[in-house]
Amino acid sequence: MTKTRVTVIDIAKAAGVSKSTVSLVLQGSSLVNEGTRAKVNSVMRELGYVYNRGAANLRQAGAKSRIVGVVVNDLTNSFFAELAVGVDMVVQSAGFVQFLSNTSESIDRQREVVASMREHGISGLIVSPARATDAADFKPLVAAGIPVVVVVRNLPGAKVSSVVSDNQAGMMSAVKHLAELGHKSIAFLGGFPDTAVFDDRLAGYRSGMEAAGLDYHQELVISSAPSRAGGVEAIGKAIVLAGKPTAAVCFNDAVAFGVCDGLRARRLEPGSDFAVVGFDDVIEAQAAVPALTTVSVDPQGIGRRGAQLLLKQINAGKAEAETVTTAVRLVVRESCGARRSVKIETGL
Amino acid sequence: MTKTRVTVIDIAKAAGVSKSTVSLVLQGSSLVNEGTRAKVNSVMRELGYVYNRGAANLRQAGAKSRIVGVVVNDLTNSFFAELAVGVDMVVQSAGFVQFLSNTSESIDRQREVVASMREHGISGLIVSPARATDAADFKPLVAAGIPVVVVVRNLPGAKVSSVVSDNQAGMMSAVKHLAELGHKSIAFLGGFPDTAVFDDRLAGYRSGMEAAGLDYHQELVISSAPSRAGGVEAIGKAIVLAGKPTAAVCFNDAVAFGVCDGLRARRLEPGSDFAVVGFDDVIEAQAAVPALTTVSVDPQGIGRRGAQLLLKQINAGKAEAETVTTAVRLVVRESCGARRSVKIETGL
DNA sequence: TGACATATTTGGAACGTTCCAAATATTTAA
DNA sequence: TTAAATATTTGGAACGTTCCAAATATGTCA
Repeated sequence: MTKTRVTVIDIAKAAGVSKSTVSLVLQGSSLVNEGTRAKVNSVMRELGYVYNRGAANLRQAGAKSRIVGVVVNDLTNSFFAELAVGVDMVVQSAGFVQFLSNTSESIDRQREVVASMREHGISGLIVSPARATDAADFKPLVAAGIPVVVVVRNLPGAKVSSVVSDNQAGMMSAVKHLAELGHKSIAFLGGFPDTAVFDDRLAGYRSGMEAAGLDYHQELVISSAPSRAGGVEAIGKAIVLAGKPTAAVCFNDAVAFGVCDGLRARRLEPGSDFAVVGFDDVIEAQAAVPALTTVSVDPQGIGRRGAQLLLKQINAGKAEAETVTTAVRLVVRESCGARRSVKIETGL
Repeated sequence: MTKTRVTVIDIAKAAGVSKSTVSLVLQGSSLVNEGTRAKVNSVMRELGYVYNRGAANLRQAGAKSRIVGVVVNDLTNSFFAELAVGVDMVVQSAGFVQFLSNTSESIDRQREVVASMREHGISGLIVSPARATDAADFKPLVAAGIPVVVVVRNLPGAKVSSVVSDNQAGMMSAVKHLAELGHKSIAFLGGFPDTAVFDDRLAGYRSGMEAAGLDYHQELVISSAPSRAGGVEAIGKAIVLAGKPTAAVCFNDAVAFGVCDGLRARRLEPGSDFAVVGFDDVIEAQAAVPALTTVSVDPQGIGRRGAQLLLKQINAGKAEAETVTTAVRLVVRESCGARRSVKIETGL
């Protein structure tokens, strides 16, 4: 129950050296004599010294706080939890600590959280922006020389680095797969058209159709909320179309699940009667019935990539905006009708 | 690209007042004249002032950093992500910010992370300890007057507050349910016996058996890793027992899934041929086939409760150790054989 | 041995805030 | 009009660190 903090001065006094020497030891400087270092270290342990980073940052003109801020839009979505874990991996091995916050898609909350992180002097920020985030929101940060890396959703117009998965290639491979299974009329279901991710995935769909020699029909693109409910809604509209789609690529897995629900409600069995492909490969995709064919993106990988990029910029002291796309791959399971046999995947 | 930071002094100069007045405004003091306040605030906005919490903490003898540290042992487990979200809810509405880190069950990592948080001057800590955490590890924190709340796994011997789910009652209700379905020989499968949670759940099993008028047999308790693989292993041992169990309560849902796998490998159908009950109610439990009967604990609730407790202690300035158990409830689905009809649960 | 180089240590002076005691304005009461 | 009360503002002096320039110790060479 020590009332007062133990400071470098206390250590210095106890070790019979000056505070400057203690500071040198703290920073692992090679200037200090080996014996002195040992002595100081042992005294520090003895007195239970705790480094005061606040004081240090104060002197060091900021920038060196060794905190990386991470802001995600939905922590309950395991996709983002994985992403945070990926960030943590590289960030921690570089001696930084992660400061994770969740915005729950609230722009106001995002503003608060970012402001708070700034007050605490983060060295850099990794953010998966909340929906409808204004690209200008991060201007002050970069103006202050704090590197920002946007992940998952890119922010067109913002002059910051970003790491996004290769949405276009992923959607192309999904369409290609369905075309190879013989489908001619393939719908694109779900998602809000005002997001960059939607644009990318839709573009992938178009190129995929083209590559497969299939016509692109505007009416086969049906947007909806990117949720299970949205999926139900979208398939409801799709099924009555003149174009008679027999398969659908979905904006994400949630939509795909909703599409499956909607099909069953109409006595159609996903997989055999209608092919469904999702996007993201959330954990539930594997366990679902039928197991969902989907485009697997590697959230941990995105996190790691983003963190590397950020650290590079922090170290360089210069934030050169850079864009990285990470590879994705199609995971074929049952919902596309390609195989129906394997019931239980071995649990690793 | 301002090179130098904007400080209170800059604001003071520009607003024609003293730095003390600016400080007063910053703290929302009622001493300052309304007109002056407005003036200062507008100048702050104008110059893009950013509060330097480090400097403030330095003066304020620590304690008031308004950061709450949250340490979890496995962020990829959605249980803990939910918990963190629960903490965030109450913590943020109290004007604190959350500082979340993940230990991945590594004790060393936990030590690092906690040390780092301490350096950054957290006001309090919420921790779900890594396996085999030494109760003494948090002694220095509480000695320094930093409130600590342990969640999910309690730490017997540590003089800190804790919030755990009612493991005992949960397991009792699971056993009771199985007994009511007519099972006489019920096994307890999975989990490492060296953890407090295991002890609690096992105790619940014993009381449940007793309450149902069934005998407790040591051999029906089979421990294993608390994972899917551990479940496979445990059911393998259970099935050949003299006691011929016809049902099992499992340490957690992961074990329960493994038990289902193991049963199927022996051409036994979980639910009809052998009843299985899990614990935790992870998201997959509902979507699994058969849907898992399990004891639902509310991770967000635990998070919220823990945060409330912590804030109370922070505000009181006094860390009275207190233990809270949160209620759990049995969710009956298919894997216990109680009902087999409903195939698709409506997706909310 | 002296003169120089090299290795180690060291007192201040910052950094940006809050707190305190005291100064100054303004209002109220007589 | 003045004294007393109240409302507002204000200069330092901290807080615990790092940095700098300079001091001291130690070693080397002739």
